[in-house]
Amino acid sequence: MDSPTDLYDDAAHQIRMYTSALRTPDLPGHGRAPPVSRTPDFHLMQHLLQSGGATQRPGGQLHPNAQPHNNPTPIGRRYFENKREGAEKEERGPDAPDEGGDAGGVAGMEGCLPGLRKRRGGAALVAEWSRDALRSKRLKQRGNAEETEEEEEEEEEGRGRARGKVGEKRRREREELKEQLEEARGRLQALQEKVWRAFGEKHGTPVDDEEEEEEEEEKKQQGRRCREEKGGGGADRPQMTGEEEEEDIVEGLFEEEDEEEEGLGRREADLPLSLLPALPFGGGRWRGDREADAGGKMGGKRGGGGGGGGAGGGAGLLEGVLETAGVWLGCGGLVRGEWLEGGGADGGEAELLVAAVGEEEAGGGQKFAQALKVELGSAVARVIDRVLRLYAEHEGEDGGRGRRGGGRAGGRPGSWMGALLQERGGGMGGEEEEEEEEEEGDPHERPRGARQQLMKTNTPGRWPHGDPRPRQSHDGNNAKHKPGALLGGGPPSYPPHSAAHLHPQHHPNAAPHHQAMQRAPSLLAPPSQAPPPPPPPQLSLPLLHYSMQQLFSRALPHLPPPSHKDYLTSDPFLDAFPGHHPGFPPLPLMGHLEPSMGPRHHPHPHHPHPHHGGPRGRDRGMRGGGGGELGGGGGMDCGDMYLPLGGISFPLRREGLSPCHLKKAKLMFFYARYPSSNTLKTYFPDVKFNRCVTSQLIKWFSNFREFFYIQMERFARQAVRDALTRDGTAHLGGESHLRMSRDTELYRILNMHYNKSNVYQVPEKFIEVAEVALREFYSAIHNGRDTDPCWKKGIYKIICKLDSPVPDAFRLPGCPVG
DNA sequence: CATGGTCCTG
DNA sequence: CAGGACCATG
Repeated sequence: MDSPTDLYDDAAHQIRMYTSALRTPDLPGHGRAPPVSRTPDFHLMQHLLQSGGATQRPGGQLHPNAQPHNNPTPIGRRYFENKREGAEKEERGPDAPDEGGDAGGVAGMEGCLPGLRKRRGGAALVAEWSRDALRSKRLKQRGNAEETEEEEEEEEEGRGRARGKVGEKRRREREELKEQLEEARGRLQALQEKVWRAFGEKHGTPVDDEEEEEEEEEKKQQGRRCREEKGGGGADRPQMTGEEEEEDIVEGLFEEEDEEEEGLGRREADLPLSLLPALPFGGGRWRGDREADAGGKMGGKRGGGGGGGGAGGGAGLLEGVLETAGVWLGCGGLVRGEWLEGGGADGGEAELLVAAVGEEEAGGGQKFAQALKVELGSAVARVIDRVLRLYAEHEGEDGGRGRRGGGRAGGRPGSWMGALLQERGGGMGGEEEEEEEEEEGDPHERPRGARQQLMKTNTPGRWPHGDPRPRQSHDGNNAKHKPGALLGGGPPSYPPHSAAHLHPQHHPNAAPHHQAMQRAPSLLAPPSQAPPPPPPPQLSLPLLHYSMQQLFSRALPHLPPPSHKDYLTSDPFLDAFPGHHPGFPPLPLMGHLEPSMGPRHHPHPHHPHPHHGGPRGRDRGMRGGGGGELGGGGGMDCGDMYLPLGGISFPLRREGLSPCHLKKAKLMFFYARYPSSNTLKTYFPDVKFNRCVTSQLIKWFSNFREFFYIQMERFARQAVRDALTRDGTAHLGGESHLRMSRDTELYRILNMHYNKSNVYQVPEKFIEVAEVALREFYSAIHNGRDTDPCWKKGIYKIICKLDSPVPDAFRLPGCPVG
């Protein structure tokens, strides 16, 4: 189904609810209301949100039953239910007009933002966001207020519109928002004062209005400096450094907890809600035909962008946004320096904000909104990054976390593995049973090309047309149909050890570098478990939630964790980061982390293609362009970049893939061998995709696969040889010796290739997949099927089905393992 | 035609 | 890995 619903996570839902609440109904000139999901701003939003990950599965993804299940607290549940409300609304389909109009939208918004008014004493992060919002608001008031309001009125009146009522409403809403923000600000002050009191005011004096005014002025000036000097600025701010402030935030968490016994749930539920009202999307100048005008402005301002305005709304807007990015990046030195330092994000983003505000006169509200997004997104990103660091730090400390690999790994593989193994030999051409672990109704989530290509051979090794040699014939160099040709008749010196290395039987402590799974899943074990329940849907700000929970669980270990029944059984992230807090079960995911949501995303129906139409949308020549920047950052990659979350803002996306992206892609390969390009895009939020970059990424995975299959074939051949020389009769049925435990040579090679630094815990599932591949190769070779020129197709098809979800941690910019 | 997959080569 | 040839598909 091609509903945009697929593309939304719940954050998108909420934001959209929010924006639609603030949005005036259709603009007069337009005669009729565009479908809510097709409004121009929708495309922008979509673009903004798409890469934030959290790509929403088709409507069915929101399983009403599954959700409360993950919400341990009443508030969490309320939050969730509110979100579901939005989701249901969304499910009416892409073209369902927003019948409720403003009324419905407002109701929805209020429903979605229960914490907005009631939140009391939110955690410091709330405060930070609130402050961000407040700062933003004030800037907006100062820099934008008259302009915006007047322009709006002008425009409205210019069209002889009787829309005063609507304008009134929006004003009222803005007023409300203002009040709420003021309230939040008050809380923030109180909170900060508490912190300062508690820690001897080590960081200076509380911020009060006047000081903040000054601060803003200063930032503004620094922003100008930044733009002028292209660097250096901002470091001299008398304020606390970002690092210190971050500490304060965490401390604030503690303190908060001491005074409030409300528990985690409250905050968990409140945080994202409090974030939402601060999001600038509802801002006012994004709507309808205004956007064309904005696009024109921005496009025009860009050199050579004269056609921008005419290029049409969406394109123009995006162009403007991107250009804004350019403006910000103009602060390159500072931005990079600050953000890369890891701690200076506050300064950096402030600068960004200021820089954008500086452009306000010329650029209009969009830039301002972008600045807000950067600021807010960066705040969130900092939190998340901190969480990731905590993981990294603790990874070395917590020696064994008894329960890794548990959970899902236990439940899932059985079904399809068993099916595959039974299928094997019988030509698994049988129809796509494949979606066992996929949700209903998304049959084409599979990487399109791979699937189709592989599916076209219904019986392995046979092409539909019956052409026995579809291509290799004229490939000339067709070493492939000769058995063993691939390996030159056999691994020269490779498998250093013989096939025995594939199954070193029992090694209690197999791999020293990680706590290997104790229970090696037997490939032959019958699927004793029913297919796992559909994974919880991916909902709003999943990473935010997750990070917050991680933070809380670490910061407040004395708190009793929510009841166990609310926990998911496993978490891919934890699989990867064994150092998770030992005393705690996996965190309640609030139904937001969809563990099985990974690589198969529904293709974006009308996904905003990276190369938005526009004068400079053309790709630079193949390669060179995308790859040209490889490493250009000079160590600026590797996860220390405080890029805002992809879904919240993208102005700082880089063009081209860095070595760190390569590393990340390799790690992703552990989960997904055949990710679709759309999927990939969601996992590289810090990358500005164009055709070139996309194909480069695709190419990477193709290379990964190639290496993978080569190794598999090589070891399988070795195993066949060994088996034949051993007793002359290789036992096909009992390939229990075809294992790839973590201490085998094969494992070592693969790990070396995809996980060179060995920082990442190779997911058990990958091992299982590798074993499947190994067995398939083995059996094919042993049975002489490898004489068929396309004998590998069938294996590819099998492997292609075994993709598992890439953990959400990979949706963050940067590499999960630094 | 664009996309994406494999295979081969460098 | 990247380039490129080639192929299949929508």
